[in-house]
Amino acid sequence: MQKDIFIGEVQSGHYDGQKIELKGWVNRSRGSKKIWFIVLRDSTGRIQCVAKKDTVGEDIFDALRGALIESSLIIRGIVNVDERSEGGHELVIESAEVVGPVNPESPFPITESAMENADGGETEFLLDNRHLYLRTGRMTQMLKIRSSVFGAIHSYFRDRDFTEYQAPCFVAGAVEGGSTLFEVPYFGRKAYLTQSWQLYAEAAMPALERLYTIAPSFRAEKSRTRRHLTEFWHAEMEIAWGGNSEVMQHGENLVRHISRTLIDERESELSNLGRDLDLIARYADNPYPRMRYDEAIETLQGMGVAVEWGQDLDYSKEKVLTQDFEVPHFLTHYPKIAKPFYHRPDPDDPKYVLCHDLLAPEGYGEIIGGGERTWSEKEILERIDEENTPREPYEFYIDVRRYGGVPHGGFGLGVDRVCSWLSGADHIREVIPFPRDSRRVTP
RNA sequence: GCCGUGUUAGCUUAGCUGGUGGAGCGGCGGACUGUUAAUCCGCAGGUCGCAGGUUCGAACCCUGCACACGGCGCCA
Repeated sequence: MQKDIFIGEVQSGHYDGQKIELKGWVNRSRGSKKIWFIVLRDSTGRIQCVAKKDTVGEDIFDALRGALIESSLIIRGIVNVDERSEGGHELVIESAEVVGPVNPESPFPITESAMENADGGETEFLLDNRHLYLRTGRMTQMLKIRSSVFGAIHSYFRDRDFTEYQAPCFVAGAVEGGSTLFEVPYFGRKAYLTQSWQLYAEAAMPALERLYTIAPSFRAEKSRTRRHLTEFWHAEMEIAWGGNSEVMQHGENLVRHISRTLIDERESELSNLGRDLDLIARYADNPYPRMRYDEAIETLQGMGVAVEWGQDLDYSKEKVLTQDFEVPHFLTHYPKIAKPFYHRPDPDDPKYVLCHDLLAPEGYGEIIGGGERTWSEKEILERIDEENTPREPYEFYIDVRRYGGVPHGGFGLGVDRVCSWLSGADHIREVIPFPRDSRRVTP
């Protein structure tokens, strides 16, 4: 079996007046004893199909009447241009067969009412039925947007001669705090699921010089927010001979490239989701301002927010800070005490590290964290000891610096967060097919 | 880990100060129609999250438990 014709092409007018065969699923149906309408859907759209009892005969007519929502069908007929039909085209059925019927005793459980409710968030029911929810219009659109975001990341890096490079998922040490590691049994020892590609990327940096990945990262955070998953997709890059500002420029260019790609490839999906395309164009066309941490603290203090120098900026403060931002903003030069050991202290003022976070507007928060790495053996040992981090799991990381260390840096971008922000989703779960959080690993 | 809200039919929900649980969608049957979230009539479908308690009487009040959702911290 083979499928040659897709509904989207029919609705574009490529088959007007022709006899064709469509394969798809019943989205909705209605009618009487003499005429029956089936709205057929496939991955590219929907089209109304009309069956008249006199034309198709009793057997086919009854079979179509019994095809409940989400039954799969093969339908043959003539394409008619008809304004009464959604999309301007319809198929006048000549023959049809039900391939995968749906049992009336267990009809498709996702109803209009359940879907309406999902517009404002995700119910337990829809999460439990995720395997079926995926085929609804909203999820299908989200998945297509997601695909374009992934494609845009690959094309950005590949067009600039970055090499895609893979790191292991089983690791021995933490990148961020150890409390958020997933521990897994490993032949009588303990291993952990990786939180980031970064440390292994730094090992390959002297070989490849410009490298990137898109891979899952795992963090055992019990976060219950619209921005967190325990398994999320992480786009990371690392460059040799690059400092904080070069890395930051790549981050800005990448996010702008993703925004532009969505406008080019997913205009209708974004519109259907109610997203304002002018907003996405603004994110694509304008530069992203940089602001030093100290400036941010002063701004916040000026707004009457209780915040002290040296604190990391939590989400509530990010939100206040970004509420008037029209485009993403970089925050740079955080205090050393607020960041992990691998961030390089600023030679001009070692109280600070050469780092940056990119904060998305509209309350979506941090989408990129990156910066320059501590690259000399002496400095990395000092920083590790300063933080009372054990050296053993990082031996390879330190060793890399003993052989021709060079200035380098990189960033990690939360791909799901970017999808969530650019699609205007209410929750990060909406943009990933099977979301994982602290309470859910099924379906 | 902390704070908040909730759990009523397959789904979405109404249910006032305690007095025999209603509706819409979906399903089934029928009527009608070039319908389009079709419409109209009818039928089936509920130990009101679980366990105790108060009461003549509990979906409703009390206690405990379970689960879910939202938010905070942490971060991408």
